[in-house]
Amino acid sequence: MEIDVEIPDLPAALRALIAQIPPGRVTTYGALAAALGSDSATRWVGSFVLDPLVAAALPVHRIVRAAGELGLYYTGDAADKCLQLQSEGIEVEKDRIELSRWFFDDFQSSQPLRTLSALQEEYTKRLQLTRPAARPQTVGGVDLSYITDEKAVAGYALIDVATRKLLWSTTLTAAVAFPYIPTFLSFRELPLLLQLLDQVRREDRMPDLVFVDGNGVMHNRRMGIASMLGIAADVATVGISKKLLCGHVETDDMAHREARPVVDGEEVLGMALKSRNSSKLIYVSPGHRIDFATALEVTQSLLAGHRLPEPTHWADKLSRDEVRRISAAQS
DNA sequence: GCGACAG
DNA sequence: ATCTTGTCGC
Repeated sequence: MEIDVEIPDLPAALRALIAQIPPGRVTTYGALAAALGSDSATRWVGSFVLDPLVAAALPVHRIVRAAGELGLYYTGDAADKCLQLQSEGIEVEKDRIELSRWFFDDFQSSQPLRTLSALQEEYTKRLQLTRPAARPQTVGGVDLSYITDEKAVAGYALIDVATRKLLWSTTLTAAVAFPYIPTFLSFRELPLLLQLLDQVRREDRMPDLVFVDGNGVMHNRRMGIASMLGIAADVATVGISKKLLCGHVETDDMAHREARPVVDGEEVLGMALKSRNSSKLIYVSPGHRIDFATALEVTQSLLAGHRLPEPTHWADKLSRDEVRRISAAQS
């Protein structure tokens, strides 16, 4: 049960790009993201170059904001960044740079994120959004909690639909190499989730349906982590998210347990659900091997006083508790 | 100032 | 997701 995708080493790709910025020139966070293949990586670029270990080895002072402002620097003082730039002959006036004079964006890059978004669109052809032959009797919830930015615990909770009770659970701890970039979540969390489901399958505890923390088809390219996991592991999945990633929904005066469609133009992407009184909405979308109506109905049937349905609630708790245990044991 | 993005 | 004090509300 392997994902037939080579996940690129994105930190290495970004390092290679930063190393290309010539002395006496500057680029922007957004230009680097574009060279990686997606504008949505801009904020990750910003946080990456704030890491002192990265900054020590690369000319991160040559990266500024799109408006020409210097932006943040790893030393905590933009004046250091200013001095570095001036020592290379770049003129800085009132903490600003005339970008047109010094701008560099002639990067040599394979644009790895562009390849990944093309892959997401390609996977769309494999999606099955049809009604399952039988009502699911068991639903598994999966979720990740992070020990560090590069190490996480995956939790699995098997729930009985009829009673909403926990039948079985397990956790798995492993390294995470890919960063969080909006709309590319699956490449960060899928490897660990696939490992987790391998473990579940070996223990003969696979459910009829898996609830994934994140979106299914409610995704910019209709290929969120729940859909990706469904295809990669060949299981039925539903995406359950706590924030809206894309689309629009009318949220006025929603009643307890009411659901409304999340739409993008004429297209329905999923449902917003008021799962609990005086609580923020949750967002439900089919992942794979299920239709919109069944995804919503099963989610509603698994609500039990928490904002999230029981499988997701338990998976979240299990992985979180395990992180606390590990962190406590280390100190 | 507005828009602004799952985990 | 995670960092984190006090605070508001059921």
